[in-house]
Amino acid sequence: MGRIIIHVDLDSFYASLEESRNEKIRGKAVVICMFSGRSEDSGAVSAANYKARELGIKSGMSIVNAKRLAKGSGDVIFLPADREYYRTVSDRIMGVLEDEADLMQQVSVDEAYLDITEKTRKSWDGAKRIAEEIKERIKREEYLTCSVGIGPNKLIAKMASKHRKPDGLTVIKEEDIEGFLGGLPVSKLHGVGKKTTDALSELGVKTVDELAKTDPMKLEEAFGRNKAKALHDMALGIDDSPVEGKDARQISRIATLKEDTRDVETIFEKIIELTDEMEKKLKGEGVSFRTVSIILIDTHLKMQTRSETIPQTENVLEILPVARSLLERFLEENPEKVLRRVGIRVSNLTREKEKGQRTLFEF
DNA sequence: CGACGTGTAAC
DNA sequence: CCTTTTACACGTCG
Repeated sequence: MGRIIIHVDLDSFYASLEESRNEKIRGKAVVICMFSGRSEDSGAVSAANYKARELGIKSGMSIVNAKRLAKGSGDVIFLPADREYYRTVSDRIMGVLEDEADLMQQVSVDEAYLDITEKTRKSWDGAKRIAEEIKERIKREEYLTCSVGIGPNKLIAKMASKHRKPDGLTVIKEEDIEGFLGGLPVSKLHGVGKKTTDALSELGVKTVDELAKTDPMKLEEAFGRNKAKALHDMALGIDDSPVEGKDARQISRIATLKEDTRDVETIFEKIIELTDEMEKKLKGEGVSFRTVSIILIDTHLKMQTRSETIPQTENVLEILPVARSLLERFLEENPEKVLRRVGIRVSNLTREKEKGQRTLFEF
């Protein structure tokens, strides 16, 4: 009991990496794009650096929209996302973080939690020194800045890292929690998005301290037992979840079709491509699977899934026939639907071998 | 309870 | 005219 947890968040990671690898665009507004390829600028913004955010450009918006905002603002650099490269650098940085921690949990390509309770012997000054060292190493080795939060659990560490950025360092000790969370709007809580914010608003709850004081029964009626508990705990800054490596639960690939269609062959071709890609990751992870799903997004952007569970296997060749029959069935059952995007997913995963390790047999 | 499909959320 | 990937909770059905 009584942990010290660090959350590290790489600042506008994709955009910063492009600046770091190309001095020509350094200091300019940079927008990283996911081009869908259906027309010149179709697609969405994947990341924007702070210079670009000043123009109102944010991740998630359409590229067309972002270009409109950029118009007349001089040099704004639009680049396609090079995710393989970002992953490579991320892996190096995660190695550094692993080296600085007792336990490390990577949560995404640009984020990780570190448990440093043991190595600091619960010293908050020691924790701050480690955080500063991490920031220096990432700056020296990769020319990148990050925002760091230190707290007694993952929830507080995460919210602390968000508190000041870019290049921030925020320490929230146990006794600071109430003051830190107090007047924040509930939407700032990790896991509280638009729907939950609106539902809480209906109950007259706008801030975290109001949420903390809300009758648990009232929350249960609105959200069900589990989510109500999670919300109430969060409002009090309570989070006992450990920093731990998590095994993958599912692996998926999705893509936008060149044109809207309901032609089986066209759609299935795309599914073959995606399955091919997924195969690499699947083999890299050394997992077997039991469930195969197809993901279908129609012209109105409504997403549906169809899945089938088969006897456990690591043979990727078993994916396609299942996907094909699911797809054919879906099109028969939905004769009016036209598809815009499709995807493939395997889940119910079981780890077959230690990642990156050879089995005894191979020696 | 296991399988399946949807909704919410975060990056 | 709107990307990608993952996680998890919940409702429903047999």
